Amino acid sequence: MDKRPDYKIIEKEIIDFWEKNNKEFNFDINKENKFIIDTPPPFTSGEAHIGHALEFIWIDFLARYKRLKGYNVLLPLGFDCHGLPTELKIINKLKISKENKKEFLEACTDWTNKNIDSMYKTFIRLGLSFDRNKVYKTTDREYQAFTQYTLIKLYKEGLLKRDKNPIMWCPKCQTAISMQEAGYINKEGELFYIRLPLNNGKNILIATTRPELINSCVGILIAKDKYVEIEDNLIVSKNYAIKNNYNIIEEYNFDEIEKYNVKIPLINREVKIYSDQDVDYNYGTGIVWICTYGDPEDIKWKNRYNLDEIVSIDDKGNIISNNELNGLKLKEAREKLKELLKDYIIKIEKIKHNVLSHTERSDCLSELEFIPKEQFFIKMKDIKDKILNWQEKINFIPEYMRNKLIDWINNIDQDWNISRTKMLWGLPFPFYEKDNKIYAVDLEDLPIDPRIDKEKTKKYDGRFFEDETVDVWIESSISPLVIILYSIINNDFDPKNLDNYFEKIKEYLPVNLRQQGYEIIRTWLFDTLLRVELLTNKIPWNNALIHGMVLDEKGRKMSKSLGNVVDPKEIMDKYSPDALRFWALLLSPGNDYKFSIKDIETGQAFAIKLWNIGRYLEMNNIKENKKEELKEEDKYIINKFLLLIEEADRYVNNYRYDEYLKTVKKFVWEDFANDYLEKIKERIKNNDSTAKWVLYNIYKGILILVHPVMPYITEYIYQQLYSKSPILEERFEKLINNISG
RNA sequence: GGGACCGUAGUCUAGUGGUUAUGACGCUGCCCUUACAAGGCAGAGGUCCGGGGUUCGAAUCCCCGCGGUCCCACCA
Repeated sequence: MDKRPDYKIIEKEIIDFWEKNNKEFNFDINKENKFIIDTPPPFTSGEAHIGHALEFIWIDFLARYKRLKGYNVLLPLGFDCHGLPTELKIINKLKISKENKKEFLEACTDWTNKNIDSMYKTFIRLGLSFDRNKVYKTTDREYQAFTQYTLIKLYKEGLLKRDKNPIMWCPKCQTAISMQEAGYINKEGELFYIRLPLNNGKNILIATTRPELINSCVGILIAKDKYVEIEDNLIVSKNYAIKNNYNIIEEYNFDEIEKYNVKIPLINREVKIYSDQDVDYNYGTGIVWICTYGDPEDIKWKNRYNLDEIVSIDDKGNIISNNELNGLKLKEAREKLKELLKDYIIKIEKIKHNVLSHTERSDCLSELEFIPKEQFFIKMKDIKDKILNWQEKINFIPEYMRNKLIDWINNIDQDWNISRTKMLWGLPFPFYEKDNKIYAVDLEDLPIDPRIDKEKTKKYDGRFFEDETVDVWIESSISPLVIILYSIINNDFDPKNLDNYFEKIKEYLPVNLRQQGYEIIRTWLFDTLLRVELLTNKIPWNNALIHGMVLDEKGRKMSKSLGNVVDPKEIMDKYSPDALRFWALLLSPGNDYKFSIKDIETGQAFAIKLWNIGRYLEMNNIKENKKEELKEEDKYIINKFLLLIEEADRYVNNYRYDEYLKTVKKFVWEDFANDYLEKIKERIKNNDSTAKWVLYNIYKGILILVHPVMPYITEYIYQQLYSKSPILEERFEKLINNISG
């Protein structure tokens, strides 16, 4: 051993070693003592970023530790391949258009595989001990077939349906999205007060932020309350008149107004007035118009009063109408209306309001529209109570993260729209339509891509849904099932056996652990719980371990635009994978985590400390030796070490890897190196075999304890001093027996 | 509007009812002692955000503030 560890050499040698000696990484589903971890499949962007590094180092720590405890661990690595970002790269960077579907999909596949290669290399460098034989891609033949199989299963059980509904539509991405992907953004807006003539010569005053939807106006709603006439024959809520100091000319009860019709200017349509308990009397003028569709309320009211459906927004978010607004963008239409309706607009108020947007994709954030379309849905709206019961069976770490899920479940108000239109780089539906009915394809034809597999589709003589692919969360949200599938099939997959595979998978549920970030509780965690329960009537996992986000040193989110992104590869180049792991494992569950170069440096120093103790053993040629009479100092350190192992185990069981690491480090550095080792130097010089025995065995134990944190240096030193077999073949049980025996 | 989390030494951070409040970095002094100066030894540094309450005892539990982060919510 040289004076300093050379990580360039160690990393390379140990990676080679693990590629040849990874028996301990492999999971055997037929063996007992299973510990199965459901890991997040990273999206194949090409970058394994610091967040991936953090979460996988965490998972790997646990996997290695559990193996040393004698568990048969499944640590899978998967890749989530489909999605819009890849399409955009292909279109914008490679300049390949979507016209030729086959060519486009091939380009997507190439791009994705290239990205996986580079990400895979980073994951290897991090020292991850995933099962090399069970790496999955959501685009694998087996994965696609299984995903389609689960959809067919849901369809046959009546849990998946095709419906025409107003759906959330992202005009920018030109696709439908699910409520899991939508959220509200607070924005500046304009509230238009528009005068609408009644057929009695008076006018009612409505307030709206969406005047451009005028062509879709199909009704007027008022609250069941008092309304008054103010100047210029305007009728508003009494509340509004008082608040704005208008002179009240006459007062009406709501039912006196309800009997009139309203003439919508510009389009000359007469619509009716309805009084409704859900109208907010205190907002605006207490009068609202219904346009199909400006927001979810409109959908409710349209259905309640059986109103017409007049769509005036196309897929690109442009206006459809038979007047001069036709073809305009929404904003242009809004501006133009200021001119066209100038005799009707009483005032325009600047307001801050929440706008429904495509929040799941931070590079989109486009405002959403409601457009009626025929799509596939998974039913979830009516089973909220069930879902709430399901989540109770899962243990959350930390417990308060459960609130995010409960909060979300309570808010479900629509079924899960799983169709994505205009998305080519996705999994197609295994269904076809014939005589207005939906049928599933035969299992033996899975996976099926009706856009390409014309041979397969021929026999069905029906219309496939070639313009739709499934929501990407549909693919990733069966990961707990798929990781077991891959363990069962052993590279020998036959779609005809899907029913058998499925029945077998169920036996292994729930798996031990899901680990993921809190930002995808409402998507990945929720979706997985829903899918797996609907399919199997079992919860997917017993434990959900939730971690926070990685922030920069100042506590800001990392983003390309801020230029504060830390690349794990650079850290590993400059320091070591072990040092990066040291930093990652100082995080406590649930909390956001600042990147800290100081902690990386401390980690590196600790690795060097371990190394130098190893050198001391090597220089003094410390071998197994014979234990004779233990001295006080020997007994003390042995006892302390045995207690440390117990304490460390408690920390792991509570997912407190930070405490584990701090406690172990303190023992190594202070108790063992600074105290014990200094004390026994004389004895070592005098060839005291008991001291050598203690030194030899405790240091070996230290290497084992530190190994889940710093696998490289511990594996390397272990080979130099102890054995050429992988250190993961060691067991805590054996170690304890040896030292205390 | 509702909710969650957080506020501990110069900085970051653990602790969630019980002796001198954890650890890291930084800081001060001494030491190049053949495993290690990316080290060793010794040390300084805290009104645990503020106020009130519960308790024999509060950083920890409760209430009220102040400050921060995040999530959710249909108000046109």
